[in-house]
Amino acid sequence: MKDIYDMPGHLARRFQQIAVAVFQAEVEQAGYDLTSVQYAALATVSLHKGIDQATLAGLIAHDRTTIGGVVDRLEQKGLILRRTSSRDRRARELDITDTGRMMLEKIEPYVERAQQLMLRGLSPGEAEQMLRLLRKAIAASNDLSRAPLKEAAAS
Amino acid sequence: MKDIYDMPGHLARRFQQIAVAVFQAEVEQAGYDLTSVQYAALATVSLHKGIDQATLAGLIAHDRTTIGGVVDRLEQKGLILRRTSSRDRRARELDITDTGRMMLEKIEPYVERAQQLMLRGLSPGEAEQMLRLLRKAIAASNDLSRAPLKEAAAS
DNA sequence: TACTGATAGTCAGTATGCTTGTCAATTGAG
DNA sequence: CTCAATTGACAAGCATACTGACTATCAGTA
Repeated sequence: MKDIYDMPGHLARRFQQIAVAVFQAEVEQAGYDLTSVQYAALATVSLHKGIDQATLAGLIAHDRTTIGGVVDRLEQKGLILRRTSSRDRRARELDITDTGRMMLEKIEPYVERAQQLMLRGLSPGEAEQMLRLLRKAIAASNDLSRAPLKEAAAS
Repeated sequence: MKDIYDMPGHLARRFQQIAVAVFQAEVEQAGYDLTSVQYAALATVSLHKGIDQATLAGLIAHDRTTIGGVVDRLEQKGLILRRTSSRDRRARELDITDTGRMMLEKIEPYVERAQQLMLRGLSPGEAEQMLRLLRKAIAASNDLSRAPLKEAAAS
């Protein structure tokens, strides 16, 4: 019986668990209430005006259904606007509000700090190395995920 | 604004997402229905006879409450037994059943394959390197997690 | 133009993963 | 020994993450 602690799957879960906790703690310390998923969604919406939910989901490699809920909460907090697209009435166009933009700016340094904190056990060289390998592993197995990353079509 | 795709937190989530999907697919292909968390719990129970839930949670670095639900499902599937401890009537002693042990054995090669599959983009040397760095990063930030790993007391 | 297939979003359902709060049992300080 | 603090488990609640099914809409075609 192989040891659980040596399995990549277990290490992946542990590292992600730490990443989420660190993110949450930093953002909370900044006096805000935003999860890492909500942050990723908000930041992506701010870079793509009028993006629809399905495209957003693809860009941050999330399930359509999950994003529905995330967008609900962001809308409820007044951080984004959601309206039916005029070109495609099935789709919802998303846009960041001024409140959302302001929050993104204020929160940014804390997000930065969280990213460094979760790598505090590694030297800069090691951190760089690990991120490179993670990116490589992810790219090679992107299609194995249930919600693979989908590059945005040239708009 | 820093790119989301370069953030360790984002990479951590993506890799974990892939790991879970690969695990699920392999186990399903084996004709079983067991999540990665359930597997970790079951394997750990099989190695620690009569372990209580809190210790189990600590060993696989999970929240106590989460493990309660996981144990519920394992019990419902007939894979483990749960009974009140005679030494500490607050605690529940867990033990694997014959069905559970058999399932663990049958499932093992598929779990192995899943672990390799999620690293398919890396050379053996790179994989080794990434796992080493992950372990190092996790060890250094274990206490930042909400559910840190707790070594079992010498029993 | 009517039909077909694909797509956007939602709903219902399952399983984590965490928080807070509660209860009962245990333990340790005095 | 007694009382307070701690601990194991559970309940309720929120936020991911996914599956499968369903509706509305759209786009291409016969």
